[in-house]
Amino acid sequence: MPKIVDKEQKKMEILISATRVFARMGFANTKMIDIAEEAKIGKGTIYEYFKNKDEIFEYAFHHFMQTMEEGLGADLSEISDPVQKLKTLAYSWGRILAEHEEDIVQIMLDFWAEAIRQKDESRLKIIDFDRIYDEYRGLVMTILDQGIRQGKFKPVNTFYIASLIVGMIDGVMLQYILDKENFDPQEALRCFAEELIVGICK
Amino acid sequence: MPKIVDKEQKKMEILISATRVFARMGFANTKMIDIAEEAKIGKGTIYEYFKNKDEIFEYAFHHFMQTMEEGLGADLSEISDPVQKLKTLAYSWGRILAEHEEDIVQIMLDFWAEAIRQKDESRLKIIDFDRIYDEYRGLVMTILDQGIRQGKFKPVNTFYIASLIVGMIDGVMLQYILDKENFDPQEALRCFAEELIVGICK
Amino acid sequence: MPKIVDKEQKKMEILISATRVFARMGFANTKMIDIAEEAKIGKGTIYEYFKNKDEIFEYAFHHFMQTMEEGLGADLSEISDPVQKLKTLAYSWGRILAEHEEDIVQIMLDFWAEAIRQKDESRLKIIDFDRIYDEYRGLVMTILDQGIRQGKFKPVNTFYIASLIVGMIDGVMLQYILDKENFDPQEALRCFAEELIVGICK
Amino acid sequence: MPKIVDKEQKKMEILISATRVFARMGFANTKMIDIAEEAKIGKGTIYEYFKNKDEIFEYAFHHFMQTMEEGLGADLSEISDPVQKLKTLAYSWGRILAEHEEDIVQIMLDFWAEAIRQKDESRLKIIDFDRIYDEYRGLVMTILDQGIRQGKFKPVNTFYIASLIVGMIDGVMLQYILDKENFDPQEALRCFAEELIVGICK
DNA sequence: TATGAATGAGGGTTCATTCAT
DNA sequence: GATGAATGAACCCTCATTCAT
Repeated sequence: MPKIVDKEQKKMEILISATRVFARMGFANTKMIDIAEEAKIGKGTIYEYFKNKDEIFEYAFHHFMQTMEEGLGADLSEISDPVQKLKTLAYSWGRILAEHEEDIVQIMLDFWAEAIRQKDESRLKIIDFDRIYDEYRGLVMTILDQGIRQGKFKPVNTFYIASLIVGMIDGVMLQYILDKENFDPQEALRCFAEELIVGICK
Repeated sequence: MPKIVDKEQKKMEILISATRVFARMGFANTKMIDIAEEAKIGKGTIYEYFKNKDEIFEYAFHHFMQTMEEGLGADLSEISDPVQKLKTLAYSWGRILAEHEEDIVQIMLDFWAEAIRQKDESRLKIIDFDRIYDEYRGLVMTILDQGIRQGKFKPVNTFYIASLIVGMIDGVMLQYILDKENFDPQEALRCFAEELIVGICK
Repeated sequence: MPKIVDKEQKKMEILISATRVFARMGFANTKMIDIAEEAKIGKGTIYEYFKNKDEIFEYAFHHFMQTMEEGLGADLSEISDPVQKLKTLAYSWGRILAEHEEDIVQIMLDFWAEAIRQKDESRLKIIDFDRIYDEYRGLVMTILDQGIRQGKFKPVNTFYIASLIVGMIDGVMLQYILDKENFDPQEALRCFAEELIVGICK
Repeated sequence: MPKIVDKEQKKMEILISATRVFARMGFANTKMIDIAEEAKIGKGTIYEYFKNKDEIFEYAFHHFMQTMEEGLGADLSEISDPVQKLKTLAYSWGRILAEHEEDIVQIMLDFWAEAIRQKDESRLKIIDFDRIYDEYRGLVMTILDQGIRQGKFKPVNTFYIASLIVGMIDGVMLQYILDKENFDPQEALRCFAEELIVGICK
């Protein structure tokens, strides 16, 4: 009988290792041998679990997205007040950022960069950011629309206010990634929830 | 010394060509031959003007930053009212985004991605985003502080509100890059200027 | 000793499977996993019966040759008339070609190709075509010499006429392999027996 | 100004070197570095002239075929008598075999082997032996038909007699390749021309 | 005995860089 | 100065073989 291995678990282990290396070096600069060494396996073993380097990237992206969405969904599902929901969105995102190993967060940029590259190429669209952004903006828009109907928000252009909010969250992530020492994303997002939503003008 | 002028001009031509290609393919996927073809010169000629591929990237980055800063600085220098200044910041950024060939805008992500990569490596820090973000946040903070002193803004945490505003601008850029058809960055930034600054809550 | 019989039988099963795959893909393109799957066993199991891939090839060749020789020998042993013997040689070969699963026939080319490769290398001569051709030509020469002595053939150069006949049979195989739809090797060899041979008879 | 090189000539030089190595080691066993060393160039230089290894093989094949056809065509074009034409075909082939560096001849088997492999695969059919055999058989058939009409040949089945003749030539090549020391292909083909042909003549 | 997970040497290919012209 | 032919280090991926179970 051959060695019995939980292939799914090992695949996930490799994925985690790969994600760490992608985060450290960037996808394009990551060599298969780096991933292998990080996962403490042989170079060839990776190919027992993934078709090629691109597939690892694909899986890494989907795994990352799923983690984010699960985290957000759980936090938001139990709240009904739109204002509170908007605040919670910000707090949750901050919490996820803080909790998750920094590695996973850093990889986000490579996803962005890769998504852009794929826009003009004929390559399979692994990363469909059009859809993802639509989804996220839609989530925020729903909250805003609901709040407007309930008379809790002003009758703003919800699409673009939503895009500003989503953009702000991304922008905060960027600054956190690039300047970890001096930047606390949770505090930034708290400021958004407590100060910006109500307006900074007197 | 007309020779030197010519040299500088040709160097700039190559830089522009390279930037276009970086924007189209991403830095890692750009080959020297691509740049040479875009610039309609021989492959070897590039090395008469740049030490290597990395140096082209470095120059491209600095050129990009300079262009942005010049554009912003000119717009802001003549305004004294803090509220107006903040609005102008948003409008200016939107205008720059709209004016500059999309190519130059797309390259931003590669700068971000590269900046991250350089954080953990011993490579020379070509792209010092710590400083850049500090500068931009500082710019916004100054406006906010001034506004607070003049009683026009609430006494918010200016560092983090500034980071939120800077982040929002970056985030809007991202969405524009990734979904050009359905997303108008100028309209988004107008919403920021007219609706978010005063607060969306009634 | 039933154990040994079982081992031998399984080895033969693997050999047959391997031969089928060699025929389908060519030796160089055949992977051990292909053989394992064809034989419906595990990849590692092959190594319980064969030292390595080369050894499988070696056995496949010898098994193939033995099959051919046995088929020919049986057909020829009972005939005494040289003319009839020559005709039978052709008919038998045609029959063997037709009977044996095409797979086994196709592999012949790989044997040839491999034999050539081994000529200049220091590798062990698994496939000694010098000897094999000598044997086959010898077989035909014996028939021709006998026929000449009996006055049934013209006094031709038996060595080269034999080589022509052996070559013709090989050449017919080639055409059959490469163009199965439009080429009937049995008909071709019948033509040899009935039409071409009469030319060398007095 | 860059180094001026006759690209066509250099491509041919590489082709010749590659052909020599293919002949020595077989296509599958030939490494790009082997070709490079044989041609006394760097490994990467090969890719300036050929897309990949397969393309070298393709060119090698076509070059070989062209050489053969040119040689044959020139010899046959001036002869009108069918019997003489058939004899000349044999003599010419023998001469070409003898003249051409053995390397080029040896590669033939790899072409055959590769042609077979390509039959069942979806790979582009570089080597269309169906057509090639049809052409060669057609050439011989034309001669035979003409001879029959002129009353110089018996009314044989020209398709299969042609295939026997073509096969014989191939078979002679094989024996020559595999047993150069003891086998003279020109003598064998002379025997065909002087002794075997008379059998099909009235 | 049978297995298939693991391995790493090896090969095809790419591409930044050099340098002779 | 300008060029592009030449180069080889480097990288992705394959697959024969091993070995723990």
